[in-house]
Amino acid sequence: MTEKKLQYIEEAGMAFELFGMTRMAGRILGYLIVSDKESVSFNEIMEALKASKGSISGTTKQLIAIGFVEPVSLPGDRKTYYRISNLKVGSILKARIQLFLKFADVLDKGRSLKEKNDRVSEWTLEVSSFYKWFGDEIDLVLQKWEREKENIIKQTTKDNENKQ
Amino acid sequence: MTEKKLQYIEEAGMAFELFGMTRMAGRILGYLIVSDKESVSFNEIMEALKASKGSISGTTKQLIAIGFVEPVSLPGDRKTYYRISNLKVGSILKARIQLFLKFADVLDKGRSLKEKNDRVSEWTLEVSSFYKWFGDEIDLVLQKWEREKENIIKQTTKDNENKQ
DNA sequence: CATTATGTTCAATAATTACTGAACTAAATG
DNA sequence: CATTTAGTTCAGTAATTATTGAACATAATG
Repeated sequence: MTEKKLQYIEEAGMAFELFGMTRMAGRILGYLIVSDKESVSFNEIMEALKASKGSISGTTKQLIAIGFVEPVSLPGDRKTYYRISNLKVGSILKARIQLFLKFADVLDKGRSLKEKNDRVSEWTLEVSSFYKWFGDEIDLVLQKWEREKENIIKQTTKDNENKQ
Repeated sequence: MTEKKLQYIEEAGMAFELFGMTRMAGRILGYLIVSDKESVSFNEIMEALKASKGSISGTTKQLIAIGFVEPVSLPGDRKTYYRISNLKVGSILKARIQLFLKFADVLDKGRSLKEKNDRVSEWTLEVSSFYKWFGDEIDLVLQKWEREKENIIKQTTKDNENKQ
């Protein structure tokens, strides 16, 4: 593990905190991303991150639950290995959109409790309608992505090459 | 303030915590939503929520900073009043998308630190390309919303009426 | 079946974050 | 210019959340 990678792992920890994940979860993801192994063992993670067994155990379980990481079992080896899972782009996004639908519900409930129909009612109605509509619209966007992604990724790769 | 509204305010507090906001911020928003006044004073908020001056002061400032609330000044009155601002639906969404772009950057940086070009590199490339693409695509979605919202909101209103 | 390896669980502690309350500033009022 | 009103600031505390570490469970190995 190079110094740069260790530093990256900490950065990833901080960045994932912005997503409401724990720092440790971000560190593990960061480690799995920069590791050049197919999959890594519980112990490798522990040692690389200098964290406790309990912490690694709990956090890998969380990451598996939300689908970012998957456990890998190898024949003739009793250890469990872990790797980044091929989570579909859409599913990360859609999980977040659930929050917006919850937000819309809160706005609707608030509106229903008002005696008056006022500026705020109109606002909550518009915002809530939008997020509900958006929840469906996103499927169209994801379909478009599926159709176009090949070209877009090719272009991104080229852009990256030019940057260097 | 009815019992139902007070209960709603607490619910709103919990719900907004899911968005990474504080419970108090959610409570204030909840209160502003169900209040049938045009705008409410610092003191009314304090009393309604039974919270300290310090807490209301700090939290209203936060809510103003992120654009959910706006202060209102009335002639011949030295108090500041507060109300829900007419925040555009798109701007709430776009603020969230900034987080995804940050996420994409972390994935890109991770990929650049790898020695190998492997399954994980491909995944980080795809996910990161998607979020960057999505950041632009969202503008098209918002344009579509602007064109269609009038009809959609009308429909939502009808749906709500039928529910009752 | 004793020993070792691989994790899990959970109580205790550390770290972080939210909230209070009291002292303070600034502006308006008499 | 003393007093009142409105709100800010910030140190201390409360509450929450993350992490450790040790005891435990389970399964494989000799």
